[in-house]
Amino acid sequence: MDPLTIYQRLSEHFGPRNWWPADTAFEVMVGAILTQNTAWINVVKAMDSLKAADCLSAESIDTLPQDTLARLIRPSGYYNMKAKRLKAYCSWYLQQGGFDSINAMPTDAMRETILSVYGVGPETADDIVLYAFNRPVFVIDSYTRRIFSRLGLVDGSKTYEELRQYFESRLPAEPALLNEYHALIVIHGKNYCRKRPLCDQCPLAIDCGYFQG
DNA sequence: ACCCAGGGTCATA
DNA sequence: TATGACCATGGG
Repeated sequence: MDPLTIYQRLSEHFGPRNWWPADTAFEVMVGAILTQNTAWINVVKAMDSLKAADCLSAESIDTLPQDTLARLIRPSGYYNMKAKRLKAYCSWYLQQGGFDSINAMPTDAMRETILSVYGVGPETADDIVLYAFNRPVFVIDSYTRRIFSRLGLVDGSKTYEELRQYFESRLPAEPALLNEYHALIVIHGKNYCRKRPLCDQCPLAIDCGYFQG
């Protein structure tokens, strides 16, 4: 079974996912950092808090004291660390000249530059490259490792880059498809890999091994 | 009460 | 290169 077939199976089962859940490209970037190892419901609370304080902009976050920012994003967890990361990202973002300047870069250069920002690792960088800049990169997350290693298609212990190459070399470089694919992997993980050792209704008909790690 | 979520950095060997 | 400690709230 190849990655494209699995994509089609998930797509038929779940339908369009309309990712990323955000109103603007900048909100995608903030959300990508806030959701690191964190349930999305808590990220929504932190984002609402930022909006209510009228602080959901690169200029505000860059200007705000770290402690003040930390209090605003408290519900998302790791708030001291994430306040530092958000400020590092927004400082970099403004220094680059904002969305249009970054968007003028080729995808590979864009990815490397974003990856060099403090607090942005490979998954967060690819979330931003794909969902904020609509470039064709495949996002690897823990669900991806678990599902595809359980299917026997990859060694889940391989590096992020090795896994990314595996998928990108087997899928069309279409942002719309890669956008949908990652969203489908996440909804599949949420719906079928939690709470049940055996995923009875799983559209992939596999035991994702959730309780085995 | 326990587990973990749409990860990443840093120190250590 | 590869583990391990650490970060921290909130839902199931």
